[in-house]
Amino acid sequence: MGTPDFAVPSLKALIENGYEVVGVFCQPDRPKGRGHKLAACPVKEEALRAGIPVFQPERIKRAEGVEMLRSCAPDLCVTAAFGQLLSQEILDIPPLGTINVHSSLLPKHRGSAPINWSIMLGDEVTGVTTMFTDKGMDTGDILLMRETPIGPQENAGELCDRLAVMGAQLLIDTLRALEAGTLTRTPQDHEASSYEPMLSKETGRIRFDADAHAIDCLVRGATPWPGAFTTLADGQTMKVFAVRKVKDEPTAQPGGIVAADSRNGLVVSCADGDIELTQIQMPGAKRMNAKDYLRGHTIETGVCLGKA
RNA sequence: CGCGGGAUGGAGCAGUCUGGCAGCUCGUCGGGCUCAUAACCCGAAGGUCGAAGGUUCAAAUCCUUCUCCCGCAA
Repeated sequence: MGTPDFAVPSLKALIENGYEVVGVFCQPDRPKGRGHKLAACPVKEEALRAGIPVFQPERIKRAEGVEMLRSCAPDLCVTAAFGQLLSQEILDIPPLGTINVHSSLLPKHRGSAPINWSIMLGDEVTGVTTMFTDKGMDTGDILLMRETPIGPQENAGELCDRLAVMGAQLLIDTLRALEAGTLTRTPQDHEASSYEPMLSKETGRIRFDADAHAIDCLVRGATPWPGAFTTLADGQTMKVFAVRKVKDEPTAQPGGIVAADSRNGLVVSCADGDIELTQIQMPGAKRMNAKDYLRGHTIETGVCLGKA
């Protein structure tokens, strides 16, 4: 059970390591993209390629979904970013239980967007965890865990790609240990847990009264989705994909534009200095270096970002 | 048929409405100035105006079709 890109390496790993995948569950196709076309999620595409039956119940907890799962008669369920909570009734179906691949070091960063939040909150280390799923939100017993440092320039998309591969390997290790009878389960320290909500567009709004490091973390954690952004004086939304601190003392008010030309780039003040917004995107335009944008456009200096 | 923007020298854009010399800022190359420079001055190269068809004396510009890119919304 899984839906987005993160789950694809795990599915592939199961297939390549000889596990019999009797069925794949993912979210129903949603209208996507510019047309209004229904688009299959990455997991569905991979499953179809491999010739595995695909099930897309609107709510797996409902009778219809439960029946679908029963009909597969799985020995074990594996989940990775499925996108739906499982009921006890669902969890009771596979005799060996349900194993989840989660992209954080549990019990930190429970919830649906651990990769983004780990970067946005400034973590220097993250990782993947396998766990037995229970009824709570990422509260089940921990099986295996693997750490990895977060690169100082790494954004959420890049980290997601890495963790997806690590998670797939950890999943296989977990299954091998399960087969060998060497798998141990460790209850989570619920006192030490943290939970963050789903991401929304607003999550990516840049606050220039924060310090440069916090803004950098927000930008990297929100890239490529939901995207960090601010607003220009005329109300236009400007997405920001990368920033760089260029000065340790703020020149202007937080959000004040210090420079905006193709030589100096787009420089804005924040709480503890000036930062250059190096990679931006304007509505209707593509993502580009701020200096490139400024060759053909002007942004008024002196005004503040994020006030419109 | 969800709404909308776009494709023009290497980069970013104007020009399209109202058809009439291919422009701007920057970069590149050459020269000059300077103790020096990312500054300044002079000069040069570099374009099938996304593709195809149509209208016209004449199309980047008007009409038709197509391809690709992107914002919103989901």
